[in-house]
Amino acid sequence: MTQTIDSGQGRGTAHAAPTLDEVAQAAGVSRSTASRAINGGHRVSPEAQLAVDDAVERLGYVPNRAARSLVTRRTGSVALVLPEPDERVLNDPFLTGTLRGVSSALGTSELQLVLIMARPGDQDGRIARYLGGGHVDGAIVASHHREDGLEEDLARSGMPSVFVGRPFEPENHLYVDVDNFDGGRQAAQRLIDRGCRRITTISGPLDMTAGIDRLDGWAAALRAAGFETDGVEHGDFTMAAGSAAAERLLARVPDLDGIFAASDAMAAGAVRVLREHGLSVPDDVAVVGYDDLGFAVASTPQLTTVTNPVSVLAGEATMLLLDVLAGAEAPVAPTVLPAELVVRASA
Amino acid sequence: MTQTIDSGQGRGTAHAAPTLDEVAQAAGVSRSTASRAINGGHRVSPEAQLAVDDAVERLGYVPNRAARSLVTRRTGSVALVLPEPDERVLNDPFLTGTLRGVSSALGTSELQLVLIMARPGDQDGRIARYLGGGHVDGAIVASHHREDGLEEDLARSGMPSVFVGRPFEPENHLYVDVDNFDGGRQAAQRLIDRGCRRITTISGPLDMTAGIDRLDGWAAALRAAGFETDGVEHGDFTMAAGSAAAERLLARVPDLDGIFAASDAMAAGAVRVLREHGLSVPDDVAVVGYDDLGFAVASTPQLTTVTNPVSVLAGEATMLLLDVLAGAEAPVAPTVLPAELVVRASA
DNA sequence: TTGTAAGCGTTATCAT
DNA sequence: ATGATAACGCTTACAA
Repeated sequence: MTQTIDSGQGRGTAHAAPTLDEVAQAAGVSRSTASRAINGGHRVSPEAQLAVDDAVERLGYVPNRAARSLVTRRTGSVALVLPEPDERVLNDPFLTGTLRGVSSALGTSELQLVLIMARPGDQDGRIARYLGGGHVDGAIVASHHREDGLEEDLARSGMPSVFVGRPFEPENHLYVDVDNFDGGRQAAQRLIDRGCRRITTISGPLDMTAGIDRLDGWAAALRAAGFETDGVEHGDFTMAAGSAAAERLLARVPDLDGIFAASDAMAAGAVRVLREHGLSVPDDVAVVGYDDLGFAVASTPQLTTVTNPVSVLAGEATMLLLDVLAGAEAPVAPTVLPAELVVRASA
Repeated sequence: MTQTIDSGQGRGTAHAAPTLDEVAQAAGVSRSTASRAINGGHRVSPEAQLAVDDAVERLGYVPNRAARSLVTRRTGSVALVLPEPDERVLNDPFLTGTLRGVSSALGTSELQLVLIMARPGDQDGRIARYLGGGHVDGAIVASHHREDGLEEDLARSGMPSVFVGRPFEPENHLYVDVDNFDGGRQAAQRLIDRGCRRITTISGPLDMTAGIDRLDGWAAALRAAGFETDGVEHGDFTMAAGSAAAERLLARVPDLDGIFAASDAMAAGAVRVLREHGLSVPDDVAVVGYDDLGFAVASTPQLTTVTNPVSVLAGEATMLLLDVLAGAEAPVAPTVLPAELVVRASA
């Protein structure tokens, strides 16, 4: 016996948790009455209620979730699903913003948050299987990619769920989103208004609706102004991708004077490359980013960008899920927050 | 009926989940045999095993977790507890690093991660009550502060748990840590070796052992070299706090030529103030930070700092918890990772 | 308003 | 190796 610390694994001093029966006995009522008193207290006399409350307090009773769940068929928890395996798309501020949004929207609801992230050596369908297993009452999906299969899995399982960001089959799912199309449009318009004549873009991944929408918005603004829309290179939202895309852009479109990058990280990467080429920002080339999650003000020059209110979005999604779980009818139209351009130094 | 989208809330098309009884029937065996076959398959004939496996596959059977949990007294999930309510201490890279560490260490273990963050309008003891309620098999605690009461709660509940970072009563708890004392010592030594003669520090919160240890290490190095250790101001790890502390330091110790800040964010805040005072870094004042979680390389000049391997630490903590849950004996001594100074431009 | 009793879907015990 | 059978702790008709 070399064990030096009792971290509880022996459940040594922990008393057996009191059961509802014991509470009922201590309160001098039947188990059913105790149960009713504990769950909202409908059809229970004031004196019985009091006796039960008292017994609960004295015994330190906490309902056994498994037992309750077994009969109610409710688990008391919701999942936050993050299917993105690596750190490319799912960066720090995005993750924390989402987490804080969900967590604070959960508020006092007693619901617990179980986090389902894709894991390194993930066998295919682990997430689907978990979701299908009835371990949670509902799910919030963020950072969704077309090929992660979540839309199909969720639709099939019939589990209540809300997407943060429009899914690819919007008719089949509840979701909240921000107007990424208009965000891309505003970004491009800013460059146009600034006097740029050869405007390019570094788009996000096209297996995410946000990436597609921002690109489409950019293209729409350019077309409306009579500009070419062929200056497009793709990236995965990271700074490295932004640098690489900027190099390709410079090679293909030497006379470019404006870049809309679909993330601030990519914008920062592009700025670095522009400088290495002796180009000044914003004088030679104006740059607009996207997100405003911390990166935009940290870089030099500070980035003109479009806000991406991930935390608010995650909070809205959570509240919607809560409504649905509470039996509310699904809304007729999804919530779509407006895009907001914030002008700083880079454009 | 204005409902337009079936997000599953009616559980419309979802078939009732098949039970163990149905699987047994389909396989032509008893429920007990089916159960054994499913759980590892000891004392089960090859043909029975095959028949059960087949039935499981055909019916798409997934064990009901609540029922299983009720009898095994295991929930199949562990909690990650983050008692820090606001964004001061628990910054983005810290949170994501911890999350990734835990998540990847959970690996293929089938254990689910339930995230317990302090919430805005938290009634006191919500976390303790949850932990005491037997909703999880074990807990990992990160970002622990002295007054959050977690040490007492966890000790009382007897729930297996591991702290990321040494708790205040180390004898009572399992934990993993990095050598913050030596980290502070190395930081100070770097300043001494560089030729600084009046070395100060911006310490972290003293209600966290990490803050205390870094300060103590700094002081020890200074004393060993025969320097004064009175140049101390406190901060809460944020950039704003670093700036404020630097101002106070400058006022109190006008001839300072070295600053050790207990976080990179505070170091960056200090650098900004130093520059505003016309002081150059590192020529007039050398600065060493702490963390190296992204901030250090992003600032100008890049920060000499001490690595804080939060992700590794969280992973180690998780593996230790897994061991304990699997019945392993607690280790005799805690894991303490070595501190590592990384030299860049600021000192 | 209260109590009795019947499950909820598993695992564990114990004969066989 | 297998199969009855008894828990596990709770909610919920239904009866009183």
